[in-house]
Amino acid sequence: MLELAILGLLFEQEMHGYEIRRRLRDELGLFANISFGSLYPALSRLERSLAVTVVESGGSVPTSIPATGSLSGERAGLRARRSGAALGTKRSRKVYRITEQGRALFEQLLGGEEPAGADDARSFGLRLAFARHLAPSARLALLERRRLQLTRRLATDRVRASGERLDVYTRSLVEHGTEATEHDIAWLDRLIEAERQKQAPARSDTARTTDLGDSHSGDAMTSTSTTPSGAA
Amino acid sequence: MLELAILGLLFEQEMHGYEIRRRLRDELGLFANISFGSLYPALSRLERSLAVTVVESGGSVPTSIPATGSLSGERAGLRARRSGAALGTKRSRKVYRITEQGRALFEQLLGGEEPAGADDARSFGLRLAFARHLAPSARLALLERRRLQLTRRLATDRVRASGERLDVYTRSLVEHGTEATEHDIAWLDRLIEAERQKQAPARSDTARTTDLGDSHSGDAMTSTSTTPSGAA
DNA sequence: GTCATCATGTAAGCCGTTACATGATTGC
DNA sequence: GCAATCATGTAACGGCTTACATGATGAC
Repeated sequence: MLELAILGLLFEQEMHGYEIRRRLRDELGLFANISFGSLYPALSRLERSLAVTVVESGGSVPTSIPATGSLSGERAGLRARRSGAALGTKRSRKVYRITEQGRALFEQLLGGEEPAGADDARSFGLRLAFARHLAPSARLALLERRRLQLTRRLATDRVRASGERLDVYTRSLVEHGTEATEHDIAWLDRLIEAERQKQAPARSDTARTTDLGDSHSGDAMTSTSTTPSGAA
Repeated sequence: MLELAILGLLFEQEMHGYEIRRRLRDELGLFANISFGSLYPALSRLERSLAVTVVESGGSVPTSIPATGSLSGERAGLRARRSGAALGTKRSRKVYRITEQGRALFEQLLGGEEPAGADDARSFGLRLAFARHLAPSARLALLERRRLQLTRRLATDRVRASGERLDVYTRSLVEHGTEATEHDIAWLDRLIEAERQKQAPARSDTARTTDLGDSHSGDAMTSTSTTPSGAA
């Protein structure tokens, strides 16, 4: 999961660990405050597996990056001001760049099945945040996989709500959870509809153009998903 | 977290590990499919710390428990049918019973602060499911702590939604997450209102009657909560 | 020169998972 | 007898956390 997030950020632009953390917090929202004790080992693993390389370690002026990137907005200005007048001050930082293998891994992770143990909502949210890098058909598959997941949850939740005699609080919890899931499904339906309309005018058969990540598309039934129904 | 759930179930009735798992799955919904590799060690820990004791190990007819409990409904009937005509068949099962210390621990866990690393939604859901065992004031504190948590999240989410230039999918994700949080807050407000109305006619000062779990009530501001904004 | 922030890393621990091992009971 | 289910447990691992250690840079 973390590795997917890291690769997703590096997919667009090279950066160092400390900034990856900041972007994860400020932009993605998921991984609210990923700890360094988790981030740096993850980067080391990715480096060892040749998914990323270190392009700049000790100092030297950044080759073509203006301040710290294009996505930071005002924050980039802040940093530029902080580092005085010059644009590339020598630092003890390791700037990472994604490799070809890294891109392949990214698209494989993004399009593949959700790893069993993970928090479903988080996992899906992360994937959706990078869904623009997916082929249209894989994107649709992602949305529909999630939809199926939620409808299954709805079914079991309704059984729970009707069958057992629950106290006020548990009942309220289950009912609110059910509503939230229904709301989620409605949202997904809107996204799915939008996707279909985007694809419809383009061509008639299933899109299989440039991108990867289109493995697994019919096996959405086989997922063993350990779906918790955490509400609120 | 798991220990809280276990103690919560044992609080009401003694049972063995395998059934704890079933109840966790079928009734609570949280901990959808807790694994035995997690459950049994947890029971061992609780036993070592004297929070629970084993009351029945090898066989013998259960002292006063009809089939498997009062909360199981039709499932109890199923089990009774399965075990033939007799009511207490000898099995290799360990029936656990909560101790005085266990009850104290339960109420302490239930009323205390959320442990930092945990999934907030899950943690809150679990606590709410056992909220009937809390003193009214502690219950209110739980709800308001959660509310504060969510309003903080709303604030950061709104900043994210307005500031950065996000792609369609991420934007939709953030917006939907914001809506979901607002929905959650509205729900909490209803619960809080209901609590207030239940307490108002009863007495005027802060209820401090029989139950425990009313420590921590003013320090809701100090929580460092690592709140993720997982949507959908 | 000292403090805040930036920046990287290691170690220990918590909480959960899957996979494996074992055995009792019951239905057929 | 054999398979399914009930029932308990261990081992290895995954992914994340906090706490700790270290050092460079820039603001004041």
